[in-house]
Amino acid sequence: MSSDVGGTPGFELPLRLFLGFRVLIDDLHAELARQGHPDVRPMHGFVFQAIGPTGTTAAELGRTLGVSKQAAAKTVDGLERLGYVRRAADPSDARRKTVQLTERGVDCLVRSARIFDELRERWARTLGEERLDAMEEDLRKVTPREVFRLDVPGWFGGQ
Amino acid sequence: MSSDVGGTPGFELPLRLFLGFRVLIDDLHAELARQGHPDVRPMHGFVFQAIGPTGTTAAELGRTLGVSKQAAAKTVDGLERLGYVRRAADPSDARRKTVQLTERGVDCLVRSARIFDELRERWARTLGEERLDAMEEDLRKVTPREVFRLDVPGWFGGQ
DNA sequence: CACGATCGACAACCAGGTTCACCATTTTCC
DNA sequence: GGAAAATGGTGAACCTGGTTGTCGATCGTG
Repeated sequence: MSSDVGGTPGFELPLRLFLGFRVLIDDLHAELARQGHPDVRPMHGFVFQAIGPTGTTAAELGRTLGVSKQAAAKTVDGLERLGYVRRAADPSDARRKTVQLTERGVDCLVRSARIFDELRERWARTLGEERLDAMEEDLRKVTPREVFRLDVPGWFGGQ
Repeated sequence: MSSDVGGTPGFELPLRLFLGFRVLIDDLHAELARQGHPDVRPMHGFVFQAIGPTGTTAAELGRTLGVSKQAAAKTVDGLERLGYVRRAADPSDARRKTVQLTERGVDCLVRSARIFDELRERWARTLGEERLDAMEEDLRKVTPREVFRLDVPGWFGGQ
């Protein structure tokens, strides 16, 4: 029953997409843990990416990620505790506190990039470069161009 | 910045896999809501699939899904409240309570299958049947054969 | 200058996970 | 046959990552 997808051809596709994503993410975090970042969580990568080199604020981060500013603030709290992120007062606007990657945050980000590249390389050896390129190209055709700011914020299971 | 994936080629792949999965799931649930199942959550489909037509127990369900039996029991509680699932005493083993899909649960499952098929059809029209088949075949090559019982239970963010 | 919008924070809540503990049964094994 | 081990269900306490609502402080603009 485990690998029985019920004779429903359409069920295979989302499952494989999910598993593909999951395999990459699991491998990434196994390797990140080995390289000194054992406590980053799967979505932290998205957060790092969304913060970017210039920094941002919790409210802006929430909009970018498609969650409430409170949820974004909580995530930043956790990342701050782990030392990946730093909050600083914005001199030009006393309401804002800019969130910036620390050195450790940047280190994690560049390691992630390198590991992802290696994982893609591994897939390319298995599938062939052309097939992998074709997969990516096709996925681009059926997924939104804008990566963040999707219009279904509570996707992850939120109410 | 939104669609900037940082010049990291490897980052594009997991992102697109995730977005592809997400697009399918979002479309599925939008359509399910339209068809009288507005309150099923993304992972309920996996649960229905794991329960199967013959039914199981909470503990077995937990093993299949890769979560603790308590977590599985909680999910069953919710599904029972929503009327998708029913618990019955097992006459052959006084410890076990078998979990079975109700009529409503079966209805949701068959509708999901039909909708998934339609969504796949839509992708096939966009990409071409061969390209879509190739994508699925390639994904099968890089993902585990066994769909459930993966060895990273707490994937979704659990501790 | 006053009003409306925005930022950050706090509180209460929910969903879905975890672990630990316990009781009732069934199975295993001496 | 009976003691010990394994298994199934349940409850409690806790964590994470979301939600909504409220609030004071600050900024921008009419």
